[in-house]
Amino acid sequence: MSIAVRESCGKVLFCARISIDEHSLIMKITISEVAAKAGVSIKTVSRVMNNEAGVRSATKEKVQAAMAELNYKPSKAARSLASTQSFQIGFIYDNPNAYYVIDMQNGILDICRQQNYELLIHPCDASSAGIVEEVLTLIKRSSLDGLVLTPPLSENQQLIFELQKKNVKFVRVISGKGRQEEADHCVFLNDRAASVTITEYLIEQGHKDIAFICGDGEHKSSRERFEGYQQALKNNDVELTPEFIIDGTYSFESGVQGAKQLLALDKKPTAIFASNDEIAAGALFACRLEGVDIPSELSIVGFENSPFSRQTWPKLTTAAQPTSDIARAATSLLLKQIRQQDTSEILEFNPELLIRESSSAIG
Amino acid sequence: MSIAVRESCGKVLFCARISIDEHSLIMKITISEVAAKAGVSIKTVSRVMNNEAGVRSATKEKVQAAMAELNYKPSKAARSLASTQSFQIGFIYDNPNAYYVIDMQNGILDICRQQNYELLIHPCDASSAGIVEEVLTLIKRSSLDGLVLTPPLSENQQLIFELQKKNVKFVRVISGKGRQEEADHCVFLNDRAASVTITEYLIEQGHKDIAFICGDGEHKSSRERFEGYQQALKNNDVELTPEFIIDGTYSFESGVQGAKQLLALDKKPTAIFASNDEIAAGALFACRLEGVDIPSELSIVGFENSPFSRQTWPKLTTAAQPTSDIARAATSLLLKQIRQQDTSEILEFNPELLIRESSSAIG
DNA sequence: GCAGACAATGACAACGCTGTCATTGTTTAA
DNA sequence: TTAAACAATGACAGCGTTGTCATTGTCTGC
Repeated sequence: MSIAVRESCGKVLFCARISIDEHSLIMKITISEVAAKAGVSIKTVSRVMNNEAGVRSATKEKVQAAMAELNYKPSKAARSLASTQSFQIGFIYDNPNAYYVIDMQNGILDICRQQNYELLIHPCDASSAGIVEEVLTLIKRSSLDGLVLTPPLSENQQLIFELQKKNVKFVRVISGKGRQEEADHCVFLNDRAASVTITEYLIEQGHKDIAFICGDGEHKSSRERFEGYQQALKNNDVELTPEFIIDGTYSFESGVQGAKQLLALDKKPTAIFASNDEIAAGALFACRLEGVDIPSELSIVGFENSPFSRQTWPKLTTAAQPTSDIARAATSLLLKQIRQQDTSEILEFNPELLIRESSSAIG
Repeated sequence: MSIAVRESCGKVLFCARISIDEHSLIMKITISEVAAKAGVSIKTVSRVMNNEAGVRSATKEKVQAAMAELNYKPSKAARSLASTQSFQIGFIYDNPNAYYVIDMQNGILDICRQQNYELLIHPCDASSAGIVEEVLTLIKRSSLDGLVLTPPLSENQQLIFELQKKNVKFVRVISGKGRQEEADHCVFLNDRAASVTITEYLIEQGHKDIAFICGDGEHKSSRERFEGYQQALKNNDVELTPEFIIDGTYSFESGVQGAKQLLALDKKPTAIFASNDEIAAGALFACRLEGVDIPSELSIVGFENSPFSRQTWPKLTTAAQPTSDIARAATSLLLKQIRQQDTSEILEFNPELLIRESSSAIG
């Protein structure tokens, strides 16, 4: 997280440091001053600003030079009053993981700043009955130009349906493999592939008795991760033991319970693959209570690379999602869509395996 | 954290559920329609909206009724274009603790929504050389009406000086005891008092050899917490042992190092007071490495009540700050100031002691 | 060289509100 | 009862852009 913030700051600072002459720092420059300087009408400046067609390139350059020289910044208020756009997008989320939210937010802010958009933050309760209405009202009230949606909101079919019906622009960050027909609206997280990688890593370390603690069943990521696990076992001819599959939620408590259940089995697993780091931390906790040494007696791996995965003992082996990059990609995609630009490229992100101390070769 | 989010959501939902007739949900209501309905001029509606003096109360009520009936929401763009305000405040922060940031943000958003203001989020690097210029540029660029500042930014004297010079409204969240002359601009966190409470709790448990691991020296909170510790020792005639005071930063790593240093002493402490939960978690980690049992051999207490303080083993005794409430109070204060309302009340918050499993009576 | 077609540019109203100042209504004091 | 003083309200321009449509400039093909 800390790194992401600094990164984002770096950019801002950089902007702030570009030499700005005193005049433009104090005065508010309007479009007509730019027009005067460039020797054109304000409408032409407006055209250049909005990248409209039908401006001679020589004129365009003159205007851009004038803009740069005066350090002109268009007034958002005037723009949105005069046009149908608000130059504001929304980030609606329901996620208890503050680090995830902050990383997303920083990534989104990055792109918004670059492209002179504003961000409206709206935490909500995705499981509430009125959630669809809530979001629609929000869009109207604040006249948002678009929406960034993360799980579980991005998986709410009714919401997606209503948004499309009302012709609201949005991007969804979702678990799954890229599909061409969704390319305009989605950024894909290939949790499944990462899950295969993690499981195969454990198999390579000699583990055959690998348990799996599931996350929330409603979350698609949870299903994807489970399927990746299954697939890896199959690919490597390792038999799946039904008792090793534990239901759960994405919580510490769930990890504690799941691990206890597994440790009570006659035939115990030699490794536990937890659907996220919180579960893994819970499992670690349970093992400590029961006096099971990690990783010599049992390997535990997580998923997500939460900051606290480095603060457990031992440090968790896990998979890292490039959250800020995902946010940046999603936001860029959304803004392209708002501007009606072409967006047929499929954006897919693969989490990366981070091997730390909670896992080892089977002894 | 989770609770705070839900709380905030609860409110939003409540708003969204107020029955809204179809018409006003689809159409954009303007001030002139309200004026027509109330039988007054648009200027009078504007006066009511802005709570200006000189409107007969009967008229005011008529207008308010019309507003409510039409579910009128003023256009922010038009308002800020016509007036000198932007109806937007900024939250500028540099804090690696995502949970703290999210809690603050949620509290600020709460009040902003209530009072129809917008929030601009700006993460930054407080230690950068150009930070003051960066903030000033930001204010101008986005024409912000005010600023919410948290440590360490709220402690940057040069920044405060420049803001006052340029007559920018702001509130600071700072560690310390309420002082009347700063009442207009500050919300105080009485870290010192909380620190006294924690230390006295340890003393009551029979501890006399209490070590202290400091946080970042530049942070006022760190000094306040240390002073509270010293004061409690003094109040209770417990002698301060210089070797028990360890320099540090607000980090896990710092806790690991600090605890190692303490455990290497000939005369070891029986309790460690860590300046925050991260340090405490690090200390816990180090003790485990060295085979020291917590709390039977050594008590460890933290500060801040981070979510992971409940996920360590054993769970950390700590002090909880009501972060969202602080944010709400700060934002309300800021908005009052922006509206030139009277604000002479001193706002002071006392963290609360949470006794969990990492501390016990001396055995 | 010139009508016709099209590309580039500009004039001007409009967006929804607030600030200023003029107008109307109401009270006060003699 | 009436002028003066003041409270309440309204008319209208203007905030900095964009949309519409008119105008000007430039290039075809004959």
